[in-house]
Amino acid sequence: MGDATGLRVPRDEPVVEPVVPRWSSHARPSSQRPVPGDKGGERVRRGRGAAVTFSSMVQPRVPDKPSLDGLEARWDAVWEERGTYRFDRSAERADVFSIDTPPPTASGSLHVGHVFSYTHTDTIARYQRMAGKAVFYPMGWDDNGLPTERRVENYYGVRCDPSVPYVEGYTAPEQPAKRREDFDAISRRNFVELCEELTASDEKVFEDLFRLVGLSVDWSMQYTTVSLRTQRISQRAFLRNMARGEAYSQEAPSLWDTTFQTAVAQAELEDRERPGAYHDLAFHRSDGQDPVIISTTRPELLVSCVALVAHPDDERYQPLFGSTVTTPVFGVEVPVVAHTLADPEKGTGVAMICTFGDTTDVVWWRELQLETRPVIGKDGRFRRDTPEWLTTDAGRTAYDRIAGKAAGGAQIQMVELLTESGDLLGEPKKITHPVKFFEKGDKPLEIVTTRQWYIRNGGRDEKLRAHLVDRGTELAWHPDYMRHRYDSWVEGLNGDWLISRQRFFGVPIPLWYRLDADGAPIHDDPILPDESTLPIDPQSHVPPGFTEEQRGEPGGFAGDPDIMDTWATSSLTPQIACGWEEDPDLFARTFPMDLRPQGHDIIRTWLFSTMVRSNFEFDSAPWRNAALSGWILDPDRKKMSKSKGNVVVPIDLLEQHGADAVRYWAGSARPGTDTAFDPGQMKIGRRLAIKVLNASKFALGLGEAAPDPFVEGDGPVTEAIDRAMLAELADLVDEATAAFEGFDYARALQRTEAFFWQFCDDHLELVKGRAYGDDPSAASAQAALRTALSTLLRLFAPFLPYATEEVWSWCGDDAGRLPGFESPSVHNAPWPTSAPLRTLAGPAADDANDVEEAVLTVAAEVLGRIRKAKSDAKASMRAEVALVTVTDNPVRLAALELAAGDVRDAGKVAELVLVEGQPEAEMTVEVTLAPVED
RNA sequence: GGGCGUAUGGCUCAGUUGGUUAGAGCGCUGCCUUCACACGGCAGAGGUCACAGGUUCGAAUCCUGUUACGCCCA
Repeated sequence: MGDATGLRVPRDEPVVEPVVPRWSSHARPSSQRPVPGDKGGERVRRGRGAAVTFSSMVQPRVPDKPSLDGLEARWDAVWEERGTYRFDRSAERADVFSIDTPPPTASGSLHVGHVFSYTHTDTIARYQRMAGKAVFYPMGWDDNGLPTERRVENYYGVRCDPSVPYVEGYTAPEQPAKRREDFDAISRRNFVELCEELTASDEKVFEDLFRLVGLSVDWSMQYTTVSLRTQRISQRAFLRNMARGEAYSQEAPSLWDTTFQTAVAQAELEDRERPGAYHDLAFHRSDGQDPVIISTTRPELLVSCVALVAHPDDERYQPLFGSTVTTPVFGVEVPVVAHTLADPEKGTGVAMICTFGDTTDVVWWRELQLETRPVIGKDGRFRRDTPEWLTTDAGRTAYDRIAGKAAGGAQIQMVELLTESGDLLGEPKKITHPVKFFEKGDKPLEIVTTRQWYIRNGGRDEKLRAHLVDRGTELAWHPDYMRHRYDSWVEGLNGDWLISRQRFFGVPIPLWYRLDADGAPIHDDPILPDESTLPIDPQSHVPPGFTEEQRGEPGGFAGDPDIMDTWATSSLTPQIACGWEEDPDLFARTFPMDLRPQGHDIIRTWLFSTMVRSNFEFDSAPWRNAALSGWILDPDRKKMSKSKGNVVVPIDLLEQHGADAVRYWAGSARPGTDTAFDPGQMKIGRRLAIKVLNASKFALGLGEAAPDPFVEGDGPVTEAIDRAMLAELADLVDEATAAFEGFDYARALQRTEAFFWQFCDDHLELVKGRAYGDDPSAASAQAALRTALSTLLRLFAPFLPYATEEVWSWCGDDAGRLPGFESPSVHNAPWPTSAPLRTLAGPAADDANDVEEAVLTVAAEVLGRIRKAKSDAKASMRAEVALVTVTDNPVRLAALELAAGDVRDAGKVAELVLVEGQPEAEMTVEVTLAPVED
């Protein structure tokens, strides 16, 4: 291929190789994966009474002063070296979780919104990996198309002019010119080379940032949307669409951006409020009766008027239907017609139809079979020659004044002409109204008749439209209400999908046309390349049976000059990522994909177009789940965008707060919800990550070595309060798991975090004194703490991958690891399950046992009262307490009694007295502080 | 114009099928330099759950309507 395409890509993405993770903690199928308590036959079994025998030879290595600083660089390197996130492509489809990662536009800059939404996906990926799935999580870069062209133009100060010859070793101007008109005009090939140069460096910057964020992407699987492999897939898919009649070309009015000189699709439109004015124009009736008055915001288009239209039920105009009127100034006779799209409330209720002023004109023109009188060309200017339908001298003279003008200039002239003729009634009435723009453009769109390629999307076919709506119901939407956006978009389509673009950097339309004797292309019967020769560039490659000399010659051939729109290729990301027709084995293991994560703003473009392609090619939806992320809003609740100047650069955030903290902020946002940018939330995340380090240091630093809680028979967790904590932990595990199964990462995080703080404030404080000892009650505390730690680290791992991995690394090395921390990486450790925890918790987990269930709650309550008493007395929490008297009902007193020692230790209480009170009465706690000795 | 979402202490948000006295963090106030943690801990103040009706023994939660904001579609 090489240079011949003119679209060289210096690097194709590496072929995906079967890599088995060096540290593979998951035996497949997943039902065989290790769980806490299931140690097989490898571990020594210990029976009753042996719990205090500290058997583990592995000592945790806990740093004196744990810190978050530098964790990112260290662990990113280790994960890469170990292949922690490598996809196990020996996994069967049922054991795979495949993610259709959004390829970010490589030509943009990454902002906090990227970090936000990609983190959401990453938490899901990490959960699924720990839950035993082989996670297929590639990364793509969208470097194809107009956004890249724009960035290259502005970055280097160049513009592409296909007529300019190629310059070997071209270097861009040192200082880009200020004005676009002064940009250096360079050949298509030089331009494409600059595109490749810049995207390559942009993509490296992106990768580094995403690595810093801690995305568990398999970085050995990257793709780009302009690589030769992607071009091959894109062209193949297009040819298949053609073969089945799903793609077709047509000479038709289409939306046209005059700045970029290209057609655009309905999905790329946006309405912008612009000032305008209603001009009332008088059309004269053939029978000499009163003129018909119409209101228009575009009087300059009068010359292209082909009819007047009113609503069929509008009694004012019913007598006129079927008659003709004459246009002012130009004197062209046009019919008055009826159509339901005419709005009786708008203006005078009758409108002029011009070919073409807007998309409604196109509908009227098509449905009423009106004449075509195009006047605006691709450059946005009125045609220079006098239109043939102008037959009066006055009309032809008048046209001379608008010929060659852009819309604005033409309007000024037209208003003068109308004023001169007396057909402009009154002063124009200023209004503000929505005008259609290309979302990336700066000037209003015009409608220009050109030959373009389309892919059917139901916009002109109700059956197909209904079918695609049905496809939407096959997806699980997260959150569910996002499905309405899909439905309303599909139901509102009014034309097929226009995919050809008159641009330079992208996937070429892989076709040639025969030229007739006059050298004009014959579009009805294009010449197709053989699939085996893809990708091709018809501008460079010669079709079968022709020679290069015949290019452009009468009787010869010409290549299709257009490229496909970016979406025409990015609608194939499942095909590209999974290796459609490139790697059938991989494809069978990964497609249809499990998850499409994306922003809710591109449901109408990316999600829908991907659905269309998959529907045609595979007769199925491309994924099972769609997860929609919200936007990042600035503190004023405005969408962050470059034009508003309120963008925050993510690298600064990551350096300031640390990756885990930024991830915590992202993970706190409910799926689909727009979220205010909030550094405060990152500070909380950082505090949480530090707390995880410190609490872990405590839990792991106790005694010589804690016993393995997961042994046959009665384990070492003997104390009721420890069992109660484990029972609550089991509930947490169930909740977090259910939340993740529903893609609600935020809920999983919130619950885990709430438990963790409670755990630190109450349970840790209550058992601290006991845990320092070396008797069976100490062993109970130590075993329970280790179990809780192992569980909590795994629950936090999707959100705080660095802090949790750091702690996990304290728990052993290649030579051996602590029980409960067997996997070398927390990120390959099995997701916790509640059953082993309930087994350890024993009767405390049984709701029928009120006393044991209440132990932790009651003990924490009493400890809280003691703290409050000390706080009220402005005393230290270490202050001695002479006497605590608790009055409560018998059940709660019994519970408290089970934790009496811990409560006394934690509160520095000399004497704890329990008094039975009324069964319905609330707990009272009297605290008498010991006298302070000087 | 049609649709979707949101509305809870100064701020950011939880509140799972209706069920005691509506929770958390930030901020604020006070106290504590404690042997996991001062990049900390403990405690405290602070809310007519947007508004108006309705269903119910009981409503932040369900129903109807209204308002405000945001978004999608036409």
